[in-house]
Amino acid sequence: MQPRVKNFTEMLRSDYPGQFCSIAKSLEVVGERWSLLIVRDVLNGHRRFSEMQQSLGIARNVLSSRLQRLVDEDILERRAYQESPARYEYFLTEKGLDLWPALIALMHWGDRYSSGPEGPPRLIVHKECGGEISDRGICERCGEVLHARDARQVPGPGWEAAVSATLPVAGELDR
Amino acid sequence: MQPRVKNFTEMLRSDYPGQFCSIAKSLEVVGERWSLLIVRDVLNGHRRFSEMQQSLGIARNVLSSRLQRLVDEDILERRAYQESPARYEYFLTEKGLDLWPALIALMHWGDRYSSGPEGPPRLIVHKECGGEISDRGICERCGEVLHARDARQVPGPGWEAAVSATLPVAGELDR
DNA sequence: GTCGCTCGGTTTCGTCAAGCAACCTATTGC
DNA sequence: GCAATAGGTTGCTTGACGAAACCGAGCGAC
Repeated sequence: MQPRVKNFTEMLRSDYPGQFCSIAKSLEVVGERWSLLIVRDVLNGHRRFSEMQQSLGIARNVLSSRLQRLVDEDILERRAYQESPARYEYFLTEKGLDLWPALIALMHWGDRYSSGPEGPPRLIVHKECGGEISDRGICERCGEVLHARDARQVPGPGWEAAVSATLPVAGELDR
Repeated sequence: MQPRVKNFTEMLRSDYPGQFCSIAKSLEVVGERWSLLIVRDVLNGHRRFSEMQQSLGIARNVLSSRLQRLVDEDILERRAYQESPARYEYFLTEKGLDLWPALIALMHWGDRYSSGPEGPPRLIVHKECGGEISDRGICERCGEVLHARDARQVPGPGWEAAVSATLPVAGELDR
């Protein structure tokens, strides 16, 4: 008597059945392991499969399936930058860029509670005026409410405490 | 020839080894499935094990281990509200309350991209002036930058489209 | 007093997805 | 011909998730 459940198709997936809350809806899409880090990586200018794989240390099959999912959900867009052999780059859509405030909030939370005595490893600054950005994505110098394209990442005071790895210094967002 | 990895203690867990980014740090703590929804539930006034279990539809063992983890991480605090038999309630610590901006950002993202034609199922309003709250956690009426305690949840226009379940109408945050 | 119920879990067991490694295809460089 | 690179896919192992059963202290009804 094994069949305890009838429809496996809708069980045990990444969804949160019965939740009619937009947080749950969001997490169904970007709440899987690695998903938000992939979005962050693309924001930081990592656009290619192997770049992300190296930067994240994620298994290739998992990266592949996450990218597929993010493209299906219209968070990333896959574009060929050459043919034969086909090679691709991934870009954030508007929907993907709109995740920026959530990422900023999570980053500040991590900065506050998990970064070492040296301070945060990375800072986000306003491209225009160079001011630092608050947990709400607001420029602390000029007060503007910013969006993904208005910001740029720079190494923070805690940067030296890590590194050795492969990450570029300051990823610009081109799209 | 099984031992492909040496130290399982630090492999395959909920961490993201090699990432020196505060987003990764945050996700190590609250990125597990259900964790953020539990925090949201406590924010909404669900404080007891069985309340959360019913509201979330989560397996009891998983809820148990998540609560344990969140208490260990100092995001929740467990307090006995009676002895023999010991019964507990969970409250958010300051660290837990500080997750509010991230939750608000995720909620707005879900509202924008996943809610039905009726509109979002829930709204967050400023307790003092009743104004709606933006994706940055700023009151759209009075312009104040808010924190968890300043806000209150009310049913939104898309509320009717769901329900039937057990959730209370508007959870106040007491702590 | 014992039957059943509630609360807050823990235990058991089965399934599924994450992780690793090997393989594949097509092209370029030497 | 041989190796390297890019972007995956396939196969296998292991650990996390989910459902249901169990537990144990108290309480109310009979």
